[in-house]
Amino acid sequence: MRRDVYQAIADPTRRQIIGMLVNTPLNLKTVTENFDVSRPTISKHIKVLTECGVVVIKQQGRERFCYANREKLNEVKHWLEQLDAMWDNKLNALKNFIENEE
Amino acid sequence: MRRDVYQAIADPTRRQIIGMLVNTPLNLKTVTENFDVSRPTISKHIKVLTECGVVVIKQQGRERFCYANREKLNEVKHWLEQLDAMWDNKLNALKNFIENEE
DNA sequence: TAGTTGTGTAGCCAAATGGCTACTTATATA
DNA sequence: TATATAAGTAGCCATTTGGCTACACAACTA
Repeated sequence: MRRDVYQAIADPTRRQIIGMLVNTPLNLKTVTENFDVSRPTISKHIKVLTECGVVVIKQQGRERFCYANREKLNEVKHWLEQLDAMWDNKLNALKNFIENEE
Repeated sequence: MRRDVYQAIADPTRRQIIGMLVNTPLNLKTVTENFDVSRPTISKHIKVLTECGVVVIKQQGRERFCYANREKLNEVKHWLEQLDAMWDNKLNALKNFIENEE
């Protein structure tokens, strides 16, 4: 199955998890307490997030603390920036064309 | 079913379609020619993209031209920017804390 | 008018997704 | 040491997804 950042952030629960982890690292228990779904389900979501590197886990005793990984989300940011650049290029070309017409 | 920008860009084919349409509007036929999948499948992808507003369609005779909608993608951008802001706040708080310790 | 072309849609399929319960295991704690 | 807690995992389920073929139809074109 596909395991990339885009697919990871496609699910609203996972986006919320990421948002929580940006503020502070949390163990699975605490993450689960913030949602209405079962712990195994959150566990699965975390797995998706770790498998694509958006979340990193640090074991501490029996607890596993989840950290959000800023770098991985930049992949999405870069894609959006590339699109923006293409858009701007197109607009500039149009602008130049119009200016040369004058 | 969920129909939002995040879900729309989760599929690599759809991301490619968006990339193509940023350069120039295309009809379904032409979009299809750039991929190895059948036309109905591309048709479905376009449907997903239009249903969440990432792509807009203009009928011209029997052809339907697809335009990428920059605005809709900004939703993703804004989410990423919010995360970045949270991250930066956290780092600044840490920096201030350390400086006050000196 | 007849054929060609661009597109929608129905109906099918296999695989992925998101959810659950039940069970296991390892680590803390009383 | 016995109990409580944090977490993984197996196995099940319904729904969604991404793909296909086959058919229908409106709009160009010869």
